[in-house]
Amino acid sequence: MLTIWLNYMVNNKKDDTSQERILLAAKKIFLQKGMAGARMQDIADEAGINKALLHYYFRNKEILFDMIFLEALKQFFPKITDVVQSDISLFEKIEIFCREYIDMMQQNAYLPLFVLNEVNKDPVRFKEKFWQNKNVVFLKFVEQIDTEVKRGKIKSVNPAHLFINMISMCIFPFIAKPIWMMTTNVDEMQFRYFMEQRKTEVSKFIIESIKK
Amino acid sequence: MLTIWLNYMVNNKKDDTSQERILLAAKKIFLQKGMAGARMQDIADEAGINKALLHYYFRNKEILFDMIFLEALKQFFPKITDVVQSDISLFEKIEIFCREYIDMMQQNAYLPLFVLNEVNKDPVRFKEKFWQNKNVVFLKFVEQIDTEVKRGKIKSVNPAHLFINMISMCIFPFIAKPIWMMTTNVDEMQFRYFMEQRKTEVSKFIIESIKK
DNA sequence: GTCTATAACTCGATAGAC
DNA sequence: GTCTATCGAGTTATAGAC
Repeated sequence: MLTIWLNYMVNNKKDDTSQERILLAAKKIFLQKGMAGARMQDIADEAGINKALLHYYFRNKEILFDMIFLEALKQFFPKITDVVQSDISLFEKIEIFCREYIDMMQQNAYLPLFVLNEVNKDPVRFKEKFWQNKNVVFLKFVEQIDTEVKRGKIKSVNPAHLFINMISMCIFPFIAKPIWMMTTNVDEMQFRYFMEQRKTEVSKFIIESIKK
Repeated sequence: MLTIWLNYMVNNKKDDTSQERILLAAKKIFLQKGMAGARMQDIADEAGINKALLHYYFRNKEILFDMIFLEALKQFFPKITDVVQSDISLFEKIEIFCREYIDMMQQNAYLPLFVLNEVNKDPVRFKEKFWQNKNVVFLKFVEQIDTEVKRGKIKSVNPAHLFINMISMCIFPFIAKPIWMMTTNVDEMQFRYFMEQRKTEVSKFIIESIKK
């Protein structure tokens, strides 16, 4: 009787079908070990099933990987079109972008390194298989900065450098997380707090540099 | 006769012994594919020899990898003690650091992603095997910033954030190189020029933000 | 859908001739 | 020192029972 009730409670949760459990497990393993380092056995173990069932749902490793990678890409290139195209000031846009982007990555600290690493390992495959118009957001933002410079609202800066400065300061600390933690002798909690601070520190730093 | 002369010219170059060719090949392959993704066959092919000879010089993959990784670490954590400890102004130190660090990475654009990725995959192994006092430079620099703040030479900034901002802006563009090139539609030459600009742009950006 | 067993294959590593 | 041939561990993927 207890078993039935437990089954009911557990199985009705959306992500407790085998399929969903596999995807969750695959995400965890792939993000940690990458395509080459992850083994199907690891994923099966993590999902609490066996390899055969894994292949039943996803014919091979590549298909499963591509699924996870595509999902990771969507998170890595967020839809910030709303923010960029709204008519709030450039400073506010920078503030919102840094805050929201760091916040998203905090949910998934491994994500940036995972994506950038896999792209690096095989840029051609990436370009052919996954790249489509990811540069739109970038162009809009750069355009925006250019306009503000011409209006004389901010100092004359090179938009491309400003843009990558912003991205760098938001993302890099996650990529360097383990080394940074060793270097500064901090634990998970303290790192989390450090990144919490950066949600405002980064935009303050940028605005201080470009304001007139 | 010609053959003898050619052999003489070629073999006398330090890096044309099999050993040196292997190390060069291993560096190229490991930096691109990482420990898990690289195969001994790839390295042998790249060096123009066969697997057996590879194992003759380096008993196993791990030994070869560690050799390359240690060399990469030395480049990634440069000895900037001289710069930091000299008695030039903080602004000049920042200028020199950014210029020299970007310059070093330009020689080896794959290096940062390689190091950070391998550390991430197995932080414990890294800490036990390779980590020794890499944090000294960091502490010196932070100390320095703190002093300048107290002297009232620069705005009151958090040294840790300032430090990682600087590192981020120097290193990240190399890590994101393939994606950045696709996004902005530039080729190798143009990327090189972009990074050339950054040798001065980054420090200017920082100083603009912290100067009083 | 889920399992056990195993085929098929990749890759690091070694044996042994030259 | 350098090569060919091959072994053996580890992994992906499939066959087939339930």
